[in-house]
Amino acid sequence: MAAPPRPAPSPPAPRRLDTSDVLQQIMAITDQSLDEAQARKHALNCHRMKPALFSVLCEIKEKTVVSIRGIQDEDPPDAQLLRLDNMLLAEGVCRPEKRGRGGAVARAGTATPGGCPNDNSIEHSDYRAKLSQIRQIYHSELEKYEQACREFTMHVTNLLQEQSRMRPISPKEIERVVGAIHGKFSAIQMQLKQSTCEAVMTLRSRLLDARRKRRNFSKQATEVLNEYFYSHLNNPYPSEEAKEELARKGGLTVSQVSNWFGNKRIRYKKNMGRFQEEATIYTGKTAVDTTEVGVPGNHASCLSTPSSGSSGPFPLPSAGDAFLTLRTLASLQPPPGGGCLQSQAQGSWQGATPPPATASPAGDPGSINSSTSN
DNA sequence: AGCTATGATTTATC
DNA sequence: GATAAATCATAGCT
Repeated sequence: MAAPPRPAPSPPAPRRLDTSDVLQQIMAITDQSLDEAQARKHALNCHRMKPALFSVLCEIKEKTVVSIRGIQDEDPPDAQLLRLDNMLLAEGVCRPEKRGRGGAVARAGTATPGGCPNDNSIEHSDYRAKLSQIRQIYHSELEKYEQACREFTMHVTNLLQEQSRMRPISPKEIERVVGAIHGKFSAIQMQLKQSTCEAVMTLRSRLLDARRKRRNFSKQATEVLNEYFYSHLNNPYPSEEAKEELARKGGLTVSQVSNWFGNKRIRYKKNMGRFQEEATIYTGKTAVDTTEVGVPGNHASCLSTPSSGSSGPFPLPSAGDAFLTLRTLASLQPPPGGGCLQSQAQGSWQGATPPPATASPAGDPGSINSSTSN
């Protein structure tokens, strides 16, 4: 009750009434057809009082703008965004050239080009595949956001320009609004970047967990390695080049080759008996095809020869214990017929004295005449 | 499930 | 930094 019907025009109407009135009008407006609105706009535009009104608005605006300006001038450097950018760059998720804005790129100089972190252990094809999947999603999402941002900006700009015919809107203001829009969109982008980073981190940690997962080498790889090992039994320390060659042939990494030789030496030494059969196989093989993976200067040396067994610098083929005897003998006295320095050589590596590292086996004492072997 | 073989990692040594 | 030796962790076989 209460609400008396609106009285005459002039006297100030009660506030409550005013609001509901305005609401009513708004509702009415929403009901209006577009054409109608357009027509009204046009009418307003052509109103004779318009220019005068406009200039008043401009004046008012002039004053308010000053007060607004003070507030809006800060420019957050946004360290976090920078961090994310750098990380994505380092992980190879974003390519340097692609960065449009933000100087993030500049200091990412150290990032590995492929994005793949250092070691060969990590360059897993699986990892790469998943990473590129992430990259793809990231870029397509980013592109989508950018597109949306462009569209929205354009829309708002048009709108403001359109409105500027009715009310004073300075280019500066438009610029500010556009800036605000970009700000919002970059917040969204930041989220995207963040989740991308998380995805990469998860991927990496999974990969590291899987590091210990062992997969047996392929038959071919094992063969290549064994061939070398048994054909250099007197000095099974491949040089760096030889390791690389072996790695290439076996489809392994150099560190895998190193691991393999480390394991092989120690296990062979610990239990030669167990390797007899294997030794026979490979020495027999290598005796025939002296293919040699080895270093240039390196001769398959003694190894190839012993096939026959006996001379065997080592435990080679047959007799397991015979080997021991041989070895003992060798250490006690110079071998007859100069045949076997080799044994000595072996003794040395088996005796746990690491050879002077890379020194190519070429120098192996055994080789001297070994070849003579028989 | 238990066992062995084997690739990878860690630690100590030179 | 390369290696020996010990150890870990899993593949693959029974």
